[in-house]
Amino acid sequence: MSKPTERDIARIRARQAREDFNIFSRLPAVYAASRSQGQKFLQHGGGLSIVEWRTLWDLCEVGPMTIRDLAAIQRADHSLLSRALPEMRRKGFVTMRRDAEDGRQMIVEIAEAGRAAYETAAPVMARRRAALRAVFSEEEVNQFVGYLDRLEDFLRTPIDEFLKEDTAE
Amino acid sequence: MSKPTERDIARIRARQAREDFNIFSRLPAVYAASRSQGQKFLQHGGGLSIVEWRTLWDLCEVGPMTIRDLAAIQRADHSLLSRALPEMRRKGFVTMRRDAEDGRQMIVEIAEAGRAAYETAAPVMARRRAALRAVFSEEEVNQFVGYLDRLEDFLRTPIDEFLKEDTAE
DNA sequence: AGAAAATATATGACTTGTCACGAATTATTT
DNA sequence: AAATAATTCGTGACAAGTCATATATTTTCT
Repeated sequence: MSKPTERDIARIRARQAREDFNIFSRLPAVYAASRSQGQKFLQHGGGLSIVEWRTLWDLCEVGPMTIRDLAAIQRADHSLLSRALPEMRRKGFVTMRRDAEDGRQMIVEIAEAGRAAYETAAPVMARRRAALRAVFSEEEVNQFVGYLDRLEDFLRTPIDEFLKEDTAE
Repeated sequence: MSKPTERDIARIRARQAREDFNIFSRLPAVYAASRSQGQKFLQHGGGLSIVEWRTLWDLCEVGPMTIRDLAAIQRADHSLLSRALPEMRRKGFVTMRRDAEDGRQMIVEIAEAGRAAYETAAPVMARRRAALRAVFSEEEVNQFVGYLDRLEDFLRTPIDEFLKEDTAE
């Protein structure tokens, strides 16, 4: 009975219900849903990709910056930007120039087509944030973000610390 | 001044701080960190991939089931499993057979090598969950999951509902 | 000044996830 | 019984991430 050969629907349901409380297993689904919804909104706002949107938004809000800066703001790996930017330049969304003072850095700046694309997408994305605010109060967002902070902190702890201890389960 | 040509570090910092409270922008990073940590744990537990681990775990806990069932438990698209399973069969982790009663379905069952791989990985992964419990109390996990539920609900709402309303920002 | 270390970017290889569509099978309707 | 609809799975095409490593440049140390 601990190893039935037939599909057991009750057990499947039970497993599903239990996994609802497994944070590790919830995260991918929530993130995927967020990405998917974001892409749909962007589709209605001119067809930018998520990376493009985030980058144009950052550049419009704060002005020119390096690839590293963009990655830091977006909490993403720099390679993601490094790969996306040449195509954005080709589209006329941004300009890129090597920093005169520090030859390692690349300074990215918004260009005309980029500002236009941003202005098309921005109102739609503002709607999205407004819709979220209708669901979560400011206080709740703060609490939620507090949990995310703590979780991220946990997730970035080197794993040796957990594996060394002698207490399991 | 609203469009400086030089990199403005104070503004970059400010933007970063503001984005800390943007749930949409936090999610990818938190998820990426979780995936990355999970992969590292699995590396110490025999080298399974995340999809492999989830699948073996589910199959060991509930017995044989269809691809659809696995996708539902994992809250993932069926295509992800559909693609991963043939390789798992090749490794001797699972067996697959077409359901005799419903010829559309594929019944997946744990196999010997799969159980062995599971048993190697399981203690390490149990450590991980234990470590998380040291950081979040049961009550907190429930609250956190509550937020995730509400967020996921929001994220799966058809976007027309948000775009039709006349109130922006 | 020269050597060593650190930092910024680019790039290859990989994983996890989506969506859309076609083919096969089963269920429902007329 | 035939036609229509729904479901399951497979697969192609893509997006968004990661990590590791190489290269160029700057910084720091001796």
